[in-house]
Amino acid sequence: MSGPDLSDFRVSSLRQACAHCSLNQLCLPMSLSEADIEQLDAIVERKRPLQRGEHLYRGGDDFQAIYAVRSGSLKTFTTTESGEEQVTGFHLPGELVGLDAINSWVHPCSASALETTSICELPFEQLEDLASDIPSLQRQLLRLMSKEIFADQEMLFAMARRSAEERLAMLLLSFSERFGRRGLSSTRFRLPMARSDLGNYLGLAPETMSRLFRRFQENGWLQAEGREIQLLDQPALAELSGRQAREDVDSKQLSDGTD
Amino acid sequence: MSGPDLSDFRVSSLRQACAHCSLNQLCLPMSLSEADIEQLDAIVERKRPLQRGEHLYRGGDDFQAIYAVRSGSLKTFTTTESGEEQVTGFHLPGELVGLDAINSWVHPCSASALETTSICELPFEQLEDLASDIPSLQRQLLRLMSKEIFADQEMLFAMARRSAEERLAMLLLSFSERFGRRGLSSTRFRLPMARSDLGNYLGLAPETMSRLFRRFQENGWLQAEGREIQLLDQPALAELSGRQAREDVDSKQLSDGTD
DNA sequence: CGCCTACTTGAGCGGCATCAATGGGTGTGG
DNA sequence: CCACACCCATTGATGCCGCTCAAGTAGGCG
Repeated sequence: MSGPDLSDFRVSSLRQACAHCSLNQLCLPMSLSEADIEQLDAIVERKRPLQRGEHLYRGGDDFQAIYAVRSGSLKTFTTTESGEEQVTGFHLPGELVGLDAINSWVHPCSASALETTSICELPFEQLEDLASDIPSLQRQLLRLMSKEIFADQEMLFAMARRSAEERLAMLLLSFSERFGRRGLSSTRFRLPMARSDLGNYLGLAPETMSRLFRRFQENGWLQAEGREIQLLDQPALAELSGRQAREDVDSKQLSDGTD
Repeated sequence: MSGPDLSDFRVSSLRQACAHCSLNQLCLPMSLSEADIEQLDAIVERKRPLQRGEHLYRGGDDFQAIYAVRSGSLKTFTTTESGEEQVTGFHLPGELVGLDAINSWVHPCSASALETTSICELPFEQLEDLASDIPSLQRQLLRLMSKEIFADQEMLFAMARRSAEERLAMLLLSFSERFGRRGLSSTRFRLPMARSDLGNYLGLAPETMSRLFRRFQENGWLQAEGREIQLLDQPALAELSGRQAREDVDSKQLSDGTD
């Protein structure tokens, strides 16, 4: 690939059609027919990549569109009057952001790039119109929102009942799974965010994060060098996180269709 | 008096049309035309009321429909393998439940009645079809889901950063507002759930709830007799909760001593 | 009346925040 | 090239909030 040339983005978007996007089975086009994907393509705007720290939108901005991460990563966060920041989520390629703004037509939180990040913009009113025409798109949109509700509730549970160790284990496995689904290694990855962001998201102090990582390494569960993470004992982490480890925990096949 | 006759419910549903429901401006019909409301009515099934403790659905059940509370109240909760319960929400008249099941077509949590509770059932596939035909219904559905995402994120923030006192203040004000919107008193109401449910939802032990209520009363913020609550100082609660109280806040004549 | 569940109150402790200090990495300017 | 600033990560010391354990009280219902 040649260097980024801003004037080329509209042209190149012809090639970056959803149909050819490696993420289309993770993203909104999932389970759409080719013809439908073309229609979706027509409303997608592919924007100039964001640099690390740049904002996609800020809390209080008018809501115009929802966004899909194409490459890189985002964090979303709210800021209180007193200036404290609460990270509400990390968003990897194939994931949508901005869904929380549909209700009020104002973004209740900010989104900023954790690294150089490409974004697909989906103007919401056009997306609504299209969803009326394409039942499977409407369904997919509802599914993704439902998924987010479910994920938030799992997170709530974690914050209410889980220890710091358990929360970190959950988060690591979440990243592991999300990297894995994209075909990357699920045991070796580079976290795009600072320890303090991770801690903030989990409701923990950065110092606590540091101690947790040390303890996890002492226990032989992972190897960490800065943001470079290698998971060494996923079953141990899975047990900590309260989830079932794959088939290791079998013996009791509760309701066989787990996930 | 005519006792409850189950065979009557279909008949009586003719009179319980959304168009005449006092909640229709809080619920799914909000901003629908009369004709559209009629169409919605046609798919709504009004079921036999649930008794206290009865389940509307259980975690693991197949997802068929989403539900609106018509009267009474529900709690939704997850249960872990080890039997611990996590309350994920309380649902008052006009509010929807079951949205978290759309993604997987399985209810990830259970819903049970906190008191005698009437429910409107909205078969999801029919609702989807209808939403394709009625753009404002689609929009309303997306809005309600978006609202839930936002609410969950606020809750996450509370769990991550707020003290027990602040969380309780938030919850009390949330109930206050939700009662108020239905035309009931926003300062005097009866909580339909046990302290332990409240505490569970907030990530706090029942003992802590007890101590909090005592402290709130000592501070003159409220009067509580069991589940009967009277809010005496909403501005103080609002300040605690981190929200802006109306315009009283800057001239804070409210705090006279305790800190 | 006894049982059960919900709620209250007290005593003690532990997990995690906070405060403080240090070291490493990276960008910037002399 | 080094000096400096700044951010991020780490580590130790200390303290507090809210959990846990334990006991007692009150209300609902057979």
